[in-house]
Amino acid sequence: MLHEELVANLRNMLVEGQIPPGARIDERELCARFGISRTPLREALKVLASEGTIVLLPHKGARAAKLTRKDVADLFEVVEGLEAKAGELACERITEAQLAEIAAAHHAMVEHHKAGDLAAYYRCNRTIHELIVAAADNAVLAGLYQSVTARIRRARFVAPMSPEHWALAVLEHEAILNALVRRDSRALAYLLGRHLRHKREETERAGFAADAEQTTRNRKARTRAAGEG
Amino acid sequence: MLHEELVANLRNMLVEGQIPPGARIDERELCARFGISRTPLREALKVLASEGTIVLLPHKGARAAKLTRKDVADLFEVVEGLEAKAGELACERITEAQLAEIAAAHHAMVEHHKAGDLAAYYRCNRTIHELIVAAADNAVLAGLYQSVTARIRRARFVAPMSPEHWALAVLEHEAILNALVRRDSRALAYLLGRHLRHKREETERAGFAADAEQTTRNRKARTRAAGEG
DNA sequence: TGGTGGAAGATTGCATTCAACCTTAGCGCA
DNA sequence: TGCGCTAAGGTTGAATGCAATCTTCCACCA
Repeated sequence: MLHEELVANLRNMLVEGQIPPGARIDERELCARFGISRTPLREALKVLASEGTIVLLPHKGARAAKLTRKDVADLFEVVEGLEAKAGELACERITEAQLAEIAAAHHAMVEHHKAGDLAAYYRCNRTIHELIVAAADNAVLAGLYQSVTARIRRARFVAPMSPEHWALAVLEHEAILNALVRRDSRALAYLLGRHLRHKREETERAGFAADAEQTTRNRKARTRAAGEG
Repeated sequence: MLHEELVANLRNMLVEGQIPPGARIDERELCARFGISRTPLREALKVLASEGTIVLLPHKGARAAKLTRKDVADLFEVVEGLEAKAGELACERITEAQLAEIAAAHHAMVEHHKAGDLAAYYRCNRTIHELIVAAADNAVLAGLYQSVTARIRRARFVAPMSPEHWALAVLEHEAILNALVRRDSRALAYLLGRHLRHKREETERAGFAADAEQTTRNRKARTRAAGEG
């Protein structure tokens, strides 16, 4: 009970950037913050390490994983594969109620685009993708999707977008919804893939992922300067 | 150092069936077997639980996950998605050396088929699939593939095959190798998917996965009768 | 005789403790 | 003055101990 919650909390801190990529993870401090001892904390760290969210250097402690460009590229490719399969299965299994829910989220998202509210747009956007995965009715797929997307959530849902790309993304979502309504799994898989590749190009341009060396240097500088997160 | 090894050992025991599905996991016994204390063992169990290999009931201990038909279906679908993406990427990135390696494994596999050596056939078969994934040059994909396929390894590589299906599987592999040589990613993804669906039908027929209730009853009976694994 | 309540035993989850290793500051020497 | 070595401090990894919970068995009662 406490355990899943602890893992979820830590993962959240990492995803939200409260613990920046590459930063050292102080067991003592986290124990104090959560009011627990090192044993359950370390169990949680092991789980996060197995997910790739953090890295464990033997006898040297844990660090928040810093994603290289290659890591980000790999993750995006995996998400592509998972979304393609999810879309395919969703076309076979989606219910009218689920479809209505997705359509509602889509229209809300379009409104947020019109209003220029990027944060709200991203929220709806993420909801749509997650609803499609949920419609696939595959627990394993959903679990992996959560785990993998968490690692690039900041890249996907925090990076700014140019007006042109934002508009394009909305159009793509229009087509995605359309394919889903038609239960056209081939088209849906293709559209989801293209949509994600565009997103990836966008984040590449935004320079979200940095080289390993660079990140390390930045981290050291930041740690000395700020002292805390 | 000890840790990854411990997780790998436990996972192996679970995959190999030394700890049968649904069986209770005795921490004490495992501690004695590995010559370690409960702390590192429990860390390893938490990791395996996060992978879905075992399930942790709070205050009731760990059990080896028992796969329902739905679980197996879900896992096969995910593997399909991962292999499709792996095949696609492999077509873009595979080197001549890697291709030669796969071709060699393929021809060895064909020989094992001719000789009727199912175990050796399965070894080559698995190698080929793993080499394709490796050729995709995507660490995240490879890691997930390992993790997911481990959970259905027994279903995939232990179940018997009828001569007809065995021959069909070989033909499918012939086509897969061909598509890879041609770098035809579309065809490769399709062929890999069909190949896996056939394999899944085979395991379904073999009745590899059981219903949850049934498995529980079997386990209890077995536990009382045998006393040990 | 069947069912319920409770107590003893066993097991889990967590805290604490101990040993091994890494880091780093200070000293000596070239 | 700069480099290397050593020792002290701190941190990690693992073992042990303790409280809380679950299971099981037996006595008691309807």
